[in-house]
Amino acid sequence: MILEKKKAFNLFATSKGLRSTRQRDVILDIFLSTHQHVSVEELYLKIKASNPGIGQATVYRTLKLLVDAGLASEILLHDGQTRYEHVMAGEHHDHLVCTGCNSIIEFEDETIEKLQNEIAVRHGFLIKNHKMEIYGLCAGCRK
Amino acid sequence: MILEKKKAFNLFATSKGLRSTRQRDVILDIFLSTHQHVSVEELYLKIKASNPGIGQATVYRTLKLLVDAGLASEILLHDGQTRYEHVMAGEHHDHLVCTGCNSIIEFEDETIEKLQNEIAVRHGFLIKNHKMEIYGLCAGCRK
DNA sequence: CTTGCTGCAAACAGTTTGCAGAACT
DNA sequence: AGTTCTGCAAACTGTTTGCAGCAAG
Repeated sequence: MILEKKKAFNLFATSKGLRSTRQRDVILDIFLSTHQHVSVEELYLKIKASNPGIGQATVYRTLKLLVDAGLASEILLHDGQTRYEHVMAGEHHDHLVCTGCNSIIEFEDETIEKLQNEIAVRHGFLIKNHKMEIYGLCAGCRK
Repeated sequence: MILEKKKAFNLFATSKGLRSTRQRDVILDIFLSTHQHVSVEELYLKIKASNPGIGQATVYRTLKLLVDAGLASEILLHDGQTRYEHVMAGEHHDHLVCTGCNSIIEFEDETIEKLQNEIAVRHGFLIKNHKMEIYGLCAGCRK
């Protein structure tokens, strides 16, 4: 599955006339190895640990490429940092965000997806994607 | 209804020992007179037009107060600016965001709310609030 | 009078950009 | 060789903060 994504990226790169560079390989690799919802900062530190020479700018630039390639997408939580999550083909995961410990629980609910589609149809709207975040306290933080 | 909100803010202010100032009145007034989803910039310009002396910092600070008072809430779209929307008591409105023309359609769906609660319960999660945004093309932009 | 609030400008944090050199094709 | 990509640092943008003066209680 990681391999598939690398292939997907190479296809995308070739189709766009982009070059394949060591940096992009490394960044994609490490991005794919992270948990969901990495911030650029987190990712950059992780990358620097094993590959010192790589600059933040390249990380930013490459993440945008990954978004264009459909392998990542931005999520904006309320902590002032842009985070990137993995895009699984055809899968929507939504988030329970704990404001106590900042942990993120993912969930999926088919019925909600269906309702979203109905709403979209009712408004003549063509859905591309969606974000749903529920804020509150997780079991651990409710005490 | 605007009056109710002003009262609500005064109550909040008193209960917190905050002072009532001309600036806060003006900012609340103008915020209440705007459409949903104002960015700070937009609001600030509108305020400056009728009340030159007021500084951005005060607008920022006051908006945070409005959030604390439960009269406004932040929304993060993908345009790099924090926007504030009106909070109607007990009402959750979610958004269909058109990536073509940037218009925002609001909707409410009780069944989705219910499902969210079920999901929260299933994870031992205590909901404080939630945000749902569906991105895509509105009827006009689909052509 | 006391304390909180304001405006200003400077400080900040995250992100973007210009450019000279390095590296892919 | 010709271009694209990279790293660096400087530039930007949106937001926050320190502080001296102002104003509400």
